Amino acid sequence: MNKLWSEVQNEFAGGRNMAQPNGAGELNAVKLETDLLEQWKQENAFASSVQHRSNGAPFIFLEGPPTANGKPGIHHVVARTYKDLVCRWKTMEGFHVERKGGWDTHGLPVEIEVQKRLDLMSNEAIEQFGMDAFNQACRDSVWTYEAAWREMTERMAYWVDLDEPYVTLDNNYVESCWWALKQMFDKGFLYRGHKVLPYCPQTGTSYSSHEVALGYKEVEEPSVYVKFKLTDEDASILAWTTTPWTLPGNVGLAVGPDITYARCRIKEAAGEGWIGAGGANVGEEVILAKDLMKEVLRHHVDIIEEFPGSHLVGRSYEPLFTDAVPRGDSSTAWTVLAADWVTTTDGTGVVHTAVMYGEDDYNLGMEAGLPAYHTVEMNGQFRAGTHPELDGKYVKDCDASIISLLSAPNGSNGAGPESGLLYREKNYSHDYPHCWRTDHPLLYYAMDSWFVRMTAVKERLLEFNDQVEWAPDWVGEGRFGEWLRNVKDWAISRERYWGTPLPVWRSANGQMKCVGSIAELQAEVAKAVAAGIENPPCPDDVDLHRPIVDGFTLLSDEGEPMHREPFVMDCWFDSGCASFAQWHHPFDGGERFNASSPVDYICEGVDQTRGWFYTLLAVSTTVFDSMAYKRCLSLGLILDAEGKKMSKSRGNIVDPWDHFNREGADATRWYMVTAGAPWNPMKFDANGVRETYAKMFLTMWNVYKFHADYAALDGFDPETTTSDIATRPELDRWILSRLATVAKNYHESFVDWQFHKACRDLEDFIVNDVSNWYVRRSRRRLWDEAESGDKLSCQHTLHEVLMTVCRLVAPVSPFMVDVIHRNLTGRPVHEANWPVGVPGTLEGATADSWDQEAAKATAQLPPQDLALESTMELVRELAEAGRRIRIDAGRRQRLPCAQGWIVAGPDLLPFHDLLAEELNVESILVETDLDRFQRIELSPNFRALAPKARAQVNDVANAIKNTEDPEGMLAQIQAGTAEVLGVLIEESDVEIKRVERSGFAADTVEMEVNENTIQVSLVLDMNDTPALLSKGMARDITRRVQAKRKALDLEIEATIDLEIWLANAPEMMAADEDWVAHETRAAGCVFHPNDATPAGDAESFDVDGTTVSFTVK
RNA sequence: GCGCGGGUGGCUUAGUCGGUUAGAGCACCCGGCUGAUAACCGGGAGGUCGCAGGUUCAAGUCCUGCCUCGCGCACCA
Repeated sequence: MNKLWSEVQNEFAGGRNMAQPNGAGELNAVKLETDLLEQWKQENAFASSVQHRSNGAPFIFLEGPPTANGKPGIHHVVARTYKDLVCRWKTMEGFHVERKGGWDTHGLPVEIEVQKRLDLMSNEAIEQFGMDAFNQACRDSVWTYEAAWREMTERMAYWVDLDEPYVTLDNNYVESCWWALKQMFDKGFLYRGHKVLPYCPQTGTSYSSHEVALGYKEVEEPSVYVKFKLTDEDASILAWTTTPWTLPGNVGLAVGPDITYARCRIKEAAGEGWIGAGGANVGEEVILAKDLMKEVLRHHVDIIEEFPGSHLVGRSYEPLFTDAVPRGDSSTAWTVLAADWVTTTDGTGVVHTAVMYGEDDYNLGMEAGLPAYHTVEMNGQFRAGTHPELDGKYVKDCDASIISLLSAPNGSNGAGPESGLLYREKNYSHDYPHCWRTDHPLLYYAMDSWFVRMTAVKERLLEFNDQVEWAPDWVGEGRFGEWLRNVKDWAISRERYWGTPLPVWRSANGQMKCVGSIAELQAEVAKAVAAGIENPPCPDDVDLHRPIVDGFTLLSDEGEPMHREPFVMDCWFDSGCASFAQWHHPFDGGERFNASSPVDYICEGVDQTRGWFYTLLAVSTTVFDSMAYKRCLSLGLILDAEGKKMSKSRGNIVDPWDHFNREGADATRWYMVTAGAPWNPMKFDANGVRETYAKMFLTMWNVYKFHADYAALDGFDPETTTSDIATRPELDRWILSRLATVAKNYHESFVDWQFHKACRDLEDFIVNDVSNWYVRRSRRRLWDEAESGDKLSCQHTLHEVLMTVCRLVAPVSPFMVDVIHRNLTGRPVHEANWPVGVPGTLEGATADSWDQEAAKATAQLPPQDLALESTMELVRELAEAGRRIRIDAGRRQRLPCAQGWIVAGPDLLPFHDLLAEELNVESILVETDLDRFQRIELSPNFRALAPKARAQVNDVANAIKNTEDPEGMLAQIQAGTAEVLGVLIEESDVEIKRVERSGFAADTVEMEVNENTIQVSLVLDMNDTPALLSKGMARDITRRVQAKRKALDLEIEATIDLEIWLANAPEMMAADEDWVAHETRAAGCVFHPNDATPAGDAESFDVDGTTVSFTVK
């Protein structure tokens, strides 16, 4: 070697030709990454990479805004990896990919957080504290973890602009939301309604269906069968409910008019098996659906009468709680009503109806003219006057009281039958919606609310959804499509404080005005002031939040004062506006949004299907009548190593820094991408990250180090030297062909969203093909100190392979490959061109300037030679076969064989030297007389045989397989005279396999060549000669001495003095002794003959009965 | 309850049109190789392919039912 190792190390700092690689040091992945981050920061690498493509066609990415009031976890890293990798990939392809960051800052999660901190657990408490101060606290709280998010984002190398992000609380952002709402208002999509909605008394607000979907939990609760006593007859109608708290509100019973009901008389007292409260006396009569008698009744009864439900309609019954609901002017209260939605799947076939606490109940009540009266207050407590034992109590705590009231001897109304009004209680388990923030059960509750008429645009939603490229496709067709087909009007108002205020003002007589901008607000305020209505000032920068906006009183066209509807918006509405509100559209002039709509790519967790994926589409459909995004990657859930969902409450959230600080972000990202398809749930296994680091990144680094160290030693410069690929050795042409094949497949997998497959294959290529074969086989080529064409070939090849690999890896794991790429080429990898693609075929490539850009961005891959690839595969299999043969024969690896025979197969002449070395044989011979080492086996081809042999196929197959004389049978087959069990066997019915004859040290490998399977055998000569024994001994001695050198931590160049004693050894040839000296860099090397006594400090080892002792000095 | 996606050695996973020996990696054991790395190579042990039926000459693969996990929908009295 022409330079000492230490000299190379010292060269790192010195200036030199940009393209001439430096040597590589030991790998410290974490330091490599953090140093590079610093360098990126200084170079402004992200902005530069975007700017670099400013002439390219735009590829529009939209960031789904996270909330920064929670700590980021590993699942956020996953989503950000997939966002980042697509953006980086598209950038390398030549697209101009801007990435604006965003923050979601409004809404319930923020409020709850602040409420907990300030101990303001009710709306009253908040108002007492002051809405102003409360909202300020929210505004501050939003940024609690912003630094943590920023650090995580930077450390994982998610390139997104966090310096000018969109923020949903910004006035500009809110103003755009107002504008959007006004578009809906003007189109008649926005309306005020009174509906039964899932309502949380703790947070004091109702929820939209997508929020409710977040909180279903299975609960077991008491359900009750209640007797409703008819007024004109001594009989009761049985009804069932799972929500006893709604019973005081009962004002009607619904029956199916066509359902058959039965009137039954209790025949005898209930048996011992009766559990729980309630009951009935002998002789008492109850009415219920005939089909449900078995399920419901626990007494023996006589059926007295059967009739359809219509016969019951109009009958009146006694209220359960006499004073709970005032009758008002209702004539239908406490009567039986007909409803076609009543079923007999459970319950009694009679539905207890409490107008205000069920959607069907409410609609029926409105239709039938039942009194619409709340027995429950907004805080979830029974209203005063409901019942002395219930008034002022939280309804969910009253199940037991209500049950005992009903089952009391006189019933809850004090007038019931002796046995009470309760027939039976039964625990019932079902999924029930709970508040996604506080975990309390939601109450279905009739209230005023604002809605977006999504049902009016259902068809458009479905049409737009059809045009979205979903990954995986079944999310779009299935889950999301199903959601859209069942679309409900979007309840967008919240009885809350911290959010985008609903910009609608309303007068006492119901006239309404929707304000769509600050300017409009100012104009309206001015108008009101002019009419004498007092108003606070409304400057250009008026804060578009509560309570400021609540302060404005506007003027209706009729001259009445209008007050703002006291709601804020569902915070999902905010993020649904992101595609335009991020640009302050349309107040910015509209260009930015028009140029970036619809969005090319979004990516979030699958849990956003009902969330962001939906609200984006909902808003763009109602506001623009257009689709929102063209491609949507929906990511699977992240589970912990046990397969449990990661959640704060479970405490099983993985901290990304555990891995950033150990294996680095490269390995973390690569692991996440290779762990499975992006849309499948991922079990995050810390061990897997480590494995990825050890396999993928250490290997890649060592390949690079191998190249860079010698390139630096030799002053290799890829730009000033050339090496025609056509003239390079097979090994080089092989790895380059593999590179081309792998790169093309990689790209195709990317296009198909199969990132996991792409990366698994690439990793396999780097580890197996590049490191374990190409580099291993090339090591000696670079040891050669003299300049040579062969060495140059190898260096160019390594250079090309590494450069392309860097570019392929870069979008997924951007650190190490940037360091490598820079050292190899002087250029950052993130401004390099994607190595795969065809000019002009990239989507968006319409403008001329773009075509040129695309063409430039399309690098050339080396030529593919598939025949060479398959030949090399065979060579590698033969090398492995050789090792197997030796182990079977008990011949140690370092003892050479005189010769090896290759039997059959393609010409491997160019690889004979390589094989001789791998197999440790003196020479490789090609055996053309196949029968010398091989015999034939026949195996049945079921596909061909089955149609002919039918049921006998197994017998025929066995006969073929087990024939005593396969050669003879083959001859018959070929002659057309082979018949087994009456079936004529043709050549296509069998597969002819050649395997090694027994009695040889041999093995046979199989492989596919041009759709045919061929068998190639390898035979090794196991005979020993004195020359072979001597050579083998020299090899073993050398290996031991080298190990000793390594143990002594000697410099590679250092020379040693070597003494060797042999006992019971073969005679050593002088040439072999010289070889030992040369290989071990022994200046002095003494071989003591057999039986000399070794020095006292000599180490010894045994090999095949020989004892070798040696000293290294 | 309905729908979607899973269930393959201890763990992670591949498995094409159904074709007879279910393939890798990690971990484990034995051996080899190495101035090549946490590497590499060979071998071994480890599998009722969730269960039960069915179709078929042949089922991990197709059909039916069930169990189980995850997700979603509907949950309403």
